[in-house]
Formats: sequence, structure tokens, C-alpha cells
Amino acid sequence: MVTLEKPADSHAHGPAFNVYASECPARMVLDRVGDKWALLVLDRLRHDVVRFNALKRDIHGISQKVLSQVLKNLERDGLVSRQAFATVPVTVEYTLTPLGTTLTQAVAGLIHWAEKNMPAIQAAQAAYDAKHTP
Amino acid sequence: MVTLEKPADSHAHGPAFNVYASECPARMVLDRVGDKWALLVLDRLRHDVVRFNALKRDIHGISQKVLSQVLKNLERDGLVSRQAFATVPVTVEYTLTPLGTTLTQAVAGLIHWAEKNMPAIQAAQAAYDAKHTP
DNA sequence: CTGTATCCTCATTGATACTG
DNA sequence: CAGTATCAATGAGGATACAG
Repeated sequence: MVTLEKPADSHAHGPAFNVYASECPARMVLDRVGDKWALLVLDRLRHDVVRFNALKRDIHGISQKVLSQVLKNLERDGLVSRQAFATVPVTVEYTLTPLGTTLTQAVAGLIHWAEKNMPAIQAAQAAYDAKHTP
Repeated sequence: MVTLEKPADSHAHGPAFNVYASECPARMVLDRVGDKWALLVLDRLRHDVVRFNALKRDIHGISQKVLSQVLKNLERDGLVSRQAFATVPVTVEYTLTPLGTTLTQAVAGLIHWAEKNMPAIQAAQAAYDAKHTP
């Protein structure tokens, strides 16, 4: 199995990366974290139990269709749990599972990186743009 | 500014998330990390100085066009540095900048999460599929 | 309220070809 | 070798309408 932590192994020879293998950790990470909406849903659930329409309202710009898809995927992955109540009309509540909670914690490290280094990146972009658009 | 770390603030009232604002850390993270190819390039450069075609060879499945785009973006962000040598034919070497190195380290935390929790996710998926395809 | 189904559009990508 | 340019195809995502 190819991992991002042990590039020395991966780079030894030949086609080193197999992002298409479902067991590849890189692919796993990308599938969970590379999805903007999923990340926002996960975060919105971090401290609250939230209903479908509340999620739709809070996560500005998400469509009903995409929210529904994202929630279904997250539930399938065991990151979010869904509980329906037979009220009328129906009520559905979404919560983070313990697994989902650990993911949001791991993601926090990246967010921290982003916050810390945003100025550096913006400076780099400005410098690059200045040099490349005379 | 809305952050993923302080959802209490974000959730106080109204449309809480502004993923479209360029200053939003969530958006930043997504822009850098949500790109499969960028992540693989970053990783490939983690311990080596690599030439364009070597990257293309090693990162199986990437096209010349996309690799070129990705490298340009990474260079603009100050994560990767490009050095051309006036040999014939031309030689171009890519390296991680110090900033790029810190990003790969932050990403490692997520990869670690993925490796550790992959079994749990796969189990959850299996359970879900079993329950939803009778 | 909580979704599913349909259509449609726009952006990303791959394939291909060409240049410095 | 290291790209850029062009074009077609694929698919994600939005709008809308409707159902349980």
C-alpha cells in the first residue's frame, strides 16, 4: 500500500502512486476531505444536532440535492448519524458520530495551518503576480 | 472571518458560512488540499528535487496539461519553487519551499487519520450497504 | 419537512497537436 | 525536455418540480 508518509518507499521505482486503489490512504483522505460541502456539514454538526433544513439554511449556497447527497455519503461512511422522528411533518436530526468527531479534530490541524500561513501564501501570490504581469 | 474552529460564533445567527470569501480559512484549506493532484505533487517533492517529466512519470495518471497547471498554482502559492537550467534541451527542477514543507507535515496528520480509521469507515459502509440493499 | 427525480449548464479533464 | 493551445466529452452542481 502506498502512503503519503513513506515517500521513500513509493519513490523507489516505477509508477509509484496508485491513487485509484480504494485502499490508498491518500485517496481516502481526498474522498472525505476534498469535498467542500462535506467538510462544512461536518463542521456545522461539530457542536450541535441539526435538522435538514437548518443545515440548508446555515450552509449558505448548498443546494437541496447536494446536501442530501453529502449527508447520505457521510452517513454511509459512519461519520454522521441520522435520526428520523415520526412527527407530522417528518423531523430528521443529524449528528456527528464519534468517528466523525475524530475527523473534524484531524481537520482542525489543517485549518490551523491555513490560518497561520494564509498571509505567506497571499504574499507569495502577490509577488508571483507582480513578476508575471508586467 | 468565519473559522472552522469557532463554530459557536459562526452558528450564532443567519447565514453563518461564507466559503466564497477568499479570506475564509475553510476555503483556503479546500483550495490547497482538496486537489488530489496537488497533494500528490507536494508529496512527491517532499524528499526529492524532481524534473517535470519525472513527475509526470511517477504520478501515474496525471496529464501533461494538469501537471503543468498544478505546478503553476503551487509555485504561485509559494509552496513549490521552480528552477530552469539553460541546458539543451531545457532542464527544469521543482522543489518544495519551506512553506510547502510545513503543509505536507500538516497533511500528514490527516493521512494518519485516514490510515487509522479506514477499517472503521469500510465497516460502516458495508453495514450501510447491507441495510440499504435487501 | 425531508427528501427524490429531471433537466440543463458550465467547468474540469483528457486527447491531441504544436512550439521554444 | 518542458511546456502551451485547442477541442470534445464527461460529470458535478444548480434550478425546478414533485412525492412521502
